[in-house]
Amino acid sequence: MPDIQPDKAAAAQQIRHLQDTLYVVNGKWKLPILVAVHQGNSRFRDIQRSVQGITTKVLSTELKALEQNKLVVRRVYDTSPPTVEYTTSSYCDTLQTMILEMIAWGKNHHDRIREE
Amino acid sequence: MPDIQPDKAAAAQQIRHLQDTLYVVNGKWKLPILVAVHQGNSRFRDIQRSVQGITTKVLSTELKALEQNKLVVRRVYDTSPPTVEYTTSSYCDTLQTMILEMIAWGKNHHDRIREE
DNA sequence: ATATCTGGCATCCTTTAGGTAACTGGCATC
DNA sequence: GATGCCAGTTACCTAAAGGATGCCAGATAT
Repeated sequence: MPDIQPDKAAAAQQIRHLQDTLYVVNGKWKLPILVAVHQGNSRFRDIQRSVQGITTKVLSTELKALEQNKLVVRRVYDTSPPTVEYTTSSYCDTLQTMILEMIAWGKNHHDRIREE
Repeated sequence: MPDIQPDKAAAAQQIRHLQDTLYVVNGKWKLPILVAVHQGNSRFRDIQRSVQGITTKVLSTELKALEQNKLVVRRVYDTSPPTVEYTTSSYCDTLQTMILEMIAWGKNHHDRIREE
């Protein structure tokens, strides 16, 4: 009779890993922003226009959080007025398949709801 | 000069699909609960024990939302006291690959953070 | 000259998510 | 006969997320 049940421990681990992911990409906006930037919208206002309904305040806050988590890179160019560019990091690419799955499921779900 | 730029429209669609998904599985708890139930925890208290830190109130609320979105099924058996069982629906299975990707990324991310 | 663009920041406010604690009512256990 | 288990509910409260509005300063476009 082992003290540790390996399957239970593994199950608990899975949930913890999932929660780690959710901790990084929580909220309504972070993933949509990531996608918008990845699509090539590098300027603050372009991102705002791509992510419908987001305010500058929220966008600003979220971009900072994403930068801290090394998912986006912010570059400021010494023009006048300064040009600011956001790009996704190479680390952000590791989220690709996950995000694509989320997009695919959303499409599927939307179609399913429409049928009812 | 076409009025509609198909790539732009497609890009906007992707973001909308992603937001549809987020709308269904928002918050800290829904996905962890789904995983716990999928792992075979069918009883209310078992689920609560599996999803560390969740309160009965939150679990109760989230289960109702998941039931409404047809991701979990709630069955009551006419015993005394009544037995209640939660299971994931077949529709919930369509989330599988997405969730597995999220778990995988969380594990990878966790390892990466630890290395720093 | 006036309007509009840029990348935000500051302030105020509302909404929602989530947490705390207490309680229920039958049944089984000590 | 007191305690504990089950599956929750209720009321109350806090913290965080998110939204509304106004503003800045330098530049470009009309």
